[in-house]
Amino acid sequence: MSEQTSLLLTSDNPLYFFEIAINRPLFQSFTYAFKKDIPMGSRVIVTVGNSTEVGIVIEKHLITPEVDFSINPIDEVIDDTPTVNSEVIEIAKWTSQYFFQPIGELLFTFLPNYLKQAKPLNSLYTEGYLRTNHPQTESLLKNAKKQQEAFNLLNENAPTSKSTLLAQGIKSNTLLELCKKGLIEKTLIPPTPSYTSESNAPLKLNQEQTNAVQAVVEHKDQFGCFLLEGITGSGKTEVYLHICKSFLSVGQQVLLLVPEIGLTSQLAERLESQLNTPVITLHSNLANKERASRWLQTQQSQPMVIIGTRSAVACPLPNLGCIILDEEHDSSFKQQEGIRYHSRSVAIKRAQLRGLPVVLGSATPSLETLTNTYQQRFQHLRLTKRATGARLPKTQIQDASTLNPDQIFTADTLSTIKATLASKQQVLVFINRRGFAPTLQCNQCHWVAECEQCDVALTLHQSTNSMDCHHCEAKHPIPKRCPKCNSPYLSPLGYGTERIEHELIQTFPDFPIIRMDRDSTQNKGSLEKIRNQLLEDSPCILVGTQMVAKGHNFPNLTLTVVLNCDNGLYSQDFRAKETLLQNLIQVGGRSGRADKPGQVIIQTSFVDHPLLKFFEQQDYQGFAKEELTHRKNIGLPPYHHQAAIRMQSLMDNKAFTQLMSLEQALKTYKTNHPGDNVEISLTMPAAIERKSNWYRYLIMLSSPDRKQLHHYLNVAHHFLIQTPRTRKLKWVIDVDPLDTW
DNA sequence: AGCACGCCGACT
DNA sequence: GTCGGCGTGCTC
Repeated sequence: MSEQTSLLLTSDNPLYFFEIAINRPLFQSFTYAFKKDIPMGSRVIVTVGNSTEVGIVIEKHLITPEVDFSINPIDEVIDDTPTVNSEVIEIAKWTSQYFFQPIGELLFTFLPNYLKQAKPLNSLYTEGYLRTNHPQTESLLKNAKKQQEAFNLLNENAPTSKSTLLAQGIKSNTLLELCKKGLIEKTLIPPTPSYTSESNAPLKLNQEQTNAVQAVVEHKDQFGCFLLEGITGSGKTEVYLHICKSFLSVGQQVLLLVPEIGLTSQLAERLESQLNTPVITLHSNLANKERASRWLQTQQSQPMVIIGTRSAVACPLPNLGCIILDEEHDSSFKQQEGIRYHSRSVAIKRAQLRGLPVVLGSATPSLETLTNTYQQRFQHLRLTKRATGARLPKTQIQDASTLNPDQIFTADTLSTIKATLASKQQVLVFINRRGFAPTLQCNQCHWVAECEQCDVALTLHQSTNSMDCHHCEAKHPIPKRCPKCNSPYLSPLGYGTERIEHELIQTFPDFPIIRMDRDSTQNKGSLEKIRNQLLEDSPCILVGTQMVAKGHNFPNLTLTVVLNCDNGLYSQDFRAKETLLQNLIQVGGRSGRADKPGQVIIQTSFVDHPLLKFFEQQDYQGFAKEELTHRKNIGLPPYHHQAAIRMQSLMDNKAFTQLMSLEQALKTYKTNHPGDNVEISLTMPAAIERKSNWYRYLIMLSSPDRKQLHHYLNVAHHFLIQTPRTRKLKWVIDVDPLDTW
């Protein structure tokens, strides 16, 4: 609609007017003028105040805008081709409005860092490429045999550099003529390397998998949401593969979104070797230029598969046919800091706007997604059979309430670990806490080492010999004596990965103990090293946090011991149980692949907790039904939609006072609209009230009616815009919040 | 977010 | 007298 030219004014000096989005926390775009038309999505340089900024054309004016300010000109158009297409702009606008995030900042989070700078795209490449850009040639090239030949050659190939064409006997003049006729053009986008693959053997699918693939493929060019629920080992990846294959075969592109795991390469290799198509992976480990260059390749319309994390949801892909979101329950699809948006919502919206199918895959779907299937908004595709033939893990709950403080494992657990190692198999000890011990306490006066800038205890780290705050960057030396009573008797309280590792070395000196957490995998390649060690299949014990559960696959790992999951059972966060069960099932799925049955032991002080019963029976659906009933009864998501208004200040009362007046304003508004069904909470402190010396508070809004909720958020937003963010006060609206802050 | 403007304290 | 502290407000 807005692709139309915005020719304005009269005669000799036509001017064109545009809305430009810039990378600043502003909720509007700015109006600028230019002497020539500029395509939507182009990068430009504009003067804002006293500085120049990179901006993106997000709208064209069809008539001269009537404004009460003078419109400045655009300084420069950076590239000769647009960076994003209209679809990306539309998605960015929707996301900006739905999540109450500034349009410019939001659009820029979708771009690779390299493109946020004012450097023109051609600085990425030393040489341009030529490609065809016109579908019909017959009439135009009837009498130009050489040109037709050159055109055909280019038409059959990806963008080709001039030197390659000259080497193939094409004359420079011929190309020049074709350019003049507008049949071919120069592009800065390099050709996607095409992979040759001999292993194109068709994959065998079982009936359930076939049905799933078919359901999605039948939805080609129509909007539809699918939940692909498949237990571990049921072959979700094979289904993805076949879906990709099908869309690729009709010349379309597939976007495959994955959580933030460093192991997308396995998936990419698998896709690459089985589909004869370029697979482009976009993740944060790539160097700036490399990432930008790969991202630019997604502007091409040839069939390809893009594997990417969160922000890849908005890469251009002119020929997109299907979106797949793997591990859809994973919270890393929601950006929790800075610009807050949820990739799943964006993916669904994009599919809706374009009319395509979107597939959400998980063994343990989020309760939001499950509810959508119950309410028939999503189609539920189930994979209930383990394609690999492996059995479900044996589960066992061990009572840890009778253990001494210095005992980690129950006698039963210990003997099971011993037996597993003796039969030359591997053991995983899962504890979701890094460091040596979560606290250091004085035996005499019970003083606890706390962070000076946050309301949390410091974690003791043995490897760095320091006490670290896990909420800010603070590191402190370990005191020799209690700073309060001068007692020399300070002891570590509780367990983290380091301490478990330490204890296991004493108990099992003959076996390698491998620790895998954020600290032990900081160096590049260390994760790969750990993986390779595990893949050697010799007996060992892996001690790890959350990160072991994600995407790793160790065939000889047959026993998993889960420690310290009790806080998930009785947490303030209403989603803690859901997340815990998802983690437990995912960790359990790590053990017992292939022909070896797996075993999972959970040590807990609450052996009768109902959640553990659901785990024992591997009954996620049963848990979901019960939990959903509970959530419905007390008005929690997914039945009520939530939004948090968060405010923080460096002075302890500023944010609180300001939020209180917003709370008042909202409640007054509600009193004047008695029919509204929106709940407004009191102004309350965040779960951790002080972090890095910022005092943090929030108001929670909730409503069964999303429209009404958004209406109230608009009211709140108007209020907030008038209270400017200063260096000492920050605020943000968090739609569909996932954390307690 | 940047950046300028503007209004109060300690200094060559 | 003025240099600079940061509180406030604006950016087409």
